[in-house]
Amino acid sequence: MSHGWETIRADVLRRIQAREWGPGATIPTEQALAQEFGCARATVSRALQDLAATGVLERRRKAGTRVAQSPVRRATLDIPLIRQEVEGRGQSYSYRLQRDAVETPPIPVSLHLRLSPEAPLRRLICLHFADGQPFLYEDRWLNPDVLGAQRPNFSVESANAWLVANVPYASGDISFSAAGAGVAEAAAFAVPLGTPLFVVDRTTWTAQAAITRVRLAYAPGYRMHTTL
Amino acid sequence: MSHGWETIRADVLRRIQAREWGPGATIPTEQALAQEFGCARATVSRALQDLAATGVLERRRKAGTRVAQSPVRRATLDIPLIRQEVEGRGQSYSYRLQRDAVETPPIPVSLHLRLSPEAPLRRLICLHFADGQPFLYEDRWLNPDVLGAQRPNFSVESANAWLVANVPYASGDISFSAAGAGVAEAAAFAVPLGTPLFVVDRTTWTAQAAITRVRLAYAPGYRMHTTL
DNA sequence: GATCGTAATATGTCTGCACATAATATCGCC
DNA sequence: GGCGATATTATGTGCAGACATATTACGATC
Repeated sequence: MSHGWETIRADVLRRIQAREWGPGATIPTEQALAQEFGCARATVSRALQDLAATGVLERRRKAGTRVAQSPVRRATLDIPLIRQEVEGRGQSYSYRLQRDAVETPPIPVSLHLRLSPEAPLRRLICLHFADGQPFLYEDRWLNPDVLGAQRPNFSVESANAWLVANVPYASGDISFSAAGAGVAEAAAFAVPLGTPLFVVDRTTWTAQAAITRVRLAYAPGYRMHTTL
Repeated sequence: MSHGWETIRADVLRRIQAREWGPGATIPTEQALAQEFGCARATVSRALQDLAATGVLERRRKAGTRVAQSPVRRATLDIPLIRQEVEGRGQSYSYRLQRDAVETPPIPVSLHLRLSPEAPLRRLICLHFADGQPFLYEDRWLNPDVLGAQRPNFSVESANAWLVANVPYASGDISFSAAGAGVAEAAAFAVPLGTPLFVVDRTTWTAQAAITRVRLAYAPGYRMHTTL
């Protein structure tokens, strides 16, 4: 009966699923549950906090704990390094830098990075391969300030790998979408123009400044997968 | 200095990002950190567990706590009901059932649901609208067993809404990909065949049996977004 | 030298208590 | 009745101590 907060979590979840406590209903206080389960309040609290973290419960001081009205499911995605993703499938990884220049980015890029529109950025375009087949087309804008005095060789080490190893970051955003292959991507993957590609756009900042904005176009057929 | 486990979490994270503790390094024990921060071990434990949950640290009994070798970023995304997603953007939601039949599913669907290939399933195809514009094309296979004696009217209430309200589920998986619009989707969205669409495939089970497999094709230009 | 059993150890969890904090409920006042 | 100060209350966080559990490290034995 009382071995572990996970037991309590399971039992609470069971009651919710059994509609014993319907959506929006306020469940008993930690005190009451602790008494019922014959354990300390902290143990109940642990269980309820876990359920709140997964979106099943909503908790507010004084108001109590309620079953979430709208069962918003929360999925967690792991975003590994490309190298790891490829090698994790048992394929060999390789990488080729296709372009490395300093350019003035398009306005939307400057805006999203919150930088002056005239500020030139380092632009890196590269291809990642899995077993020699093109796997990912990467188009990156990099704030040259973050490089500092260092001069990493991006023809050997991918910018992403260098960044995660050298630039701690504070925040970022990601978006996922579908887009048709552009000229460069179509050429890289050897597919017709407009072929649907899975695209990830990622932007990261330190506490002070923008670091990078990158667009990752995956080879046709790529699927990102996770469990609930 | 010592107000809250979040302070400790922040400080530990800072040291990791400052390479004070490099990737793979073992950090001091909870005891030691508790002494350093002048707090109880439980408080340090709370902070470290949180960092472990986000993938920054790896913890093993006796072995201690180490900085994760591979900075796998973990993003959590909320998967709301379609209605909420649409209304959350300040648009009006509507819904139309396009097809409701009992059919024998293609082999891959049966396999993935772990059902017999001959077992007929309920097939529901419907469209979700935002401000009258087609927003999402839904193609669903539903295990008729989960309906039980109930006869929900899927022309009024979407299958998804009915399911979350009536069928507690235990597990599931989701995948995201890009695909070209098929005939039906192209017609629904009034776009050319092959237009890139963002596609979500979701499968859910109870502890006992498969519930449903659904393919959601979003209108062109859709982006799924989250922060890191 | 290899192997197995045992001791040491870091984290995992629980208890019981205390105080902090936020939000609600209530009461007194006008 | 309306309104604002105050009391109440449920969760949030913290502390000190205890035992459980999983691993590692070590040492004895063959």
